[in-house]
Amino acid sequence: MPENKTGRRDLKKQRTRGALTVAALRLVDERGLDQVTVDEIAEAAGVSPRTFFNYFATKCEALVGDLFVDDSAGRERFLAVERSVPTLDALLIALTPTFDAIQAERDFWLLRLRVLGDNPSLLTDLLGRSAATEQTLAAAIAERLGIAADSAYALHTAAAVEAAIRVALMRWAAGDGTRPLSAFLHEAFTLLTTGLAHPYPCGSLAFDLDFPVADKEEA
Amino acid sequence: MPENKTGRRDLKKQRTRGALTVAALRLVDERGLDQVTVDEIAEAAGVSPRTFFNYFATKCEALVGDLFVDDSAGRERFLAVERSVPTLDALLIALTPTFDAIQAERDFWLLRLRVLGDNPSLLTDLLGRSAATEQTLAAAIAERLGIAADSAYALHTAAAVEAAIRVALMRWAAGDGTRPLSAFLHEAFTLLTTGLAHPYPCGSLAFDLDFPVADKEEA
DNA sequence: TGAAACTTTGCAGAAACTGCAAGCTGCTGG
DNA sequence: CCAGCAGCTTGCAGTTTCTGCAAAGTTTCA
Repeated sequence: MPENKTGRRDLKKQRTRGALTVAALRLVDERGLDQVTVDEIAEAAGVSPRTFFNYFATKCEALVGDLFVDDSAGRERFLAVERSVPTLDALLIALTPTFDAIQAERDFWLLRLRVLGDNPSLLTDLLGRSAATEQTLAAAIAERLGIAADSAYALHTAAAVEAAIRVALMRWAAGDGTRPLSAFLHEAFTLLTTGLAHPYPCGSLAFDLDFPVADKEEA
Repeated sequence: MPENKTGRRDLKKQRTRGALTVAALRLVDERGLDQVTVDEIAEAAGVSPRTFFNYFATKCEALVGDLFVDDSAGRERFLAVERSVPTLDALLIALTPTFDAIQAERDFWLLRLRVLGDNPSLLTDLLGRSAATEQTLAAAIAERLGIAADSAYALHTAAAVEAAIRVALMRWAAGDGTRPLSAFLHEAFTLLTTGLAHPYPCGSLAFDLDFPVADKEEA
C-alpha cells in the first residue's frame, strides 16, 4: 500500500502479486486448499513456480493476504484523533476508511473470506497474521495514551479489538450482503465499550442507556 | 485429558505423546524452530519419524498442544453454573480448575509459552487452535443463554474471552513468576466486564491496588 | 548506448507430510 | 494358557512445500 512507485517495474510487480493472489483464491475456491499446488497457482498466474516464492513465503500467505498488517495510514489517523476521544471510539473512527475500502471491494473480500471459511486450516494463518497486527495495535494504543506498550490495558484492548474486527468480518461475509460491514463493526465496538457482562440477546435495549460517554464525540 | 483408559496400551500412548511434546519443546527451546527437524524430535523421544506423524499432523502441533481444546469438563462446569450468574463470571468460575492445572504445571507451561514467544510463527498455530476453541465456546455460551450460536453476543464474547485468556497467559509467562496466573486472568475478565472504554493508564486505581486475588472461591 | 540494479527462472536439495503394507504388542475369549 | 484379533509402530516410496544459488532477462538511469 505505501508503494507509490509508479515505475513500470513496480507496477509489474503489483500486477504479478495480484495475479497470484487471485489465481490462488479462485483455484482454492473451486477445488479446496489441498487440491491445489503452488505449481498450478503459478501456472495460472503465468509465472514460474519459483517466482511464487519470491512473493509469498507460503501457499497460505497468498490466500490470506495482508489484511490489516501495515495499515500505517490507519495508525496515523488513530494517533491524530483528539485525545479526549476514548480509545475504542478513536479506533473505530480511524479505521473507518480502511473498512470502507474493504466494503468497496466487496466481491473480492467475500471470495477471500469464503475461502477462509471453507478451509478452516487457513484460519490458522489469518489469526497468525492478526498476531502481528496486535503487536502494532497495542503499541499504537499505548503511545496514544502515554502508557507502556506491555500494559494490561494496551495488550487486552488490542487483542479484543482484533478479535472483534475478525468476528465482524466473518459475520459480514456470512450474511446476505444487505447489511454493510460498518453495521457489524459498530455492533462489535459497542459490545466492547459497554462491557460483555450483560447480554441483551433479545436485541432490546440498554446499550446506550447509562453509559456516561462523557463526550458527544465525533471527529 | 478425558482418557481414563488405564490399560497398558493407552498408558503407553500417553507416554509417547508426552515424550514427543517434551522433546520437541526442549529442542526448539535450545535451537529455534527451524533448526530442529521432525526426525530429531522423534529420535529424542525414542520413536521412529513416521510415528511422530501418527500423533501430530504437523511439527508445530506437538509444540502448541491442545491448550484448551476439548476442555469438556470445563464446558460442563460452565453449563452447571447457576443461570443468574453473568456469562463472564460463570466462565471465570468454570475455567478456574483448568487454570489451576496450568498453574500446577508451571514449569512445563512456562517452557511452552516461552517457546511460543520466541518463535512468532508458532503464534499462528496457537491462534489457529484458538479458533477451534472459539467455536465450542460460542456454542456453550449460546446454549447457556438460550440464544443462537451465531448471535453477535455469543460470537463476540467467545472471541473476546479467548483473546483475553491468551493475553493473560502470555503476560503470566513474561512475568517473574511471583504473580499467579489467576491474578492475570481476573484482571483480564474485569477489563472485559467493565468495558474497555475507560483506561486507567496512570495505574491509579482499582486494578492493581488490592487485587488480592480473590480466588478464595471454589467452583 | 551501456552499465547498474532488479526480477525471473531453472536446478538441486532439504524437509514436511501421506499412503501402504508388513511387523510387533497388548488384549480377549475359549 | 494360548490362539487370534485389534491397534500401534515402522520402513519405504512418493508428493509437495520451501530455500539457496547462479544464470539469464528486463528495467532504469546516466
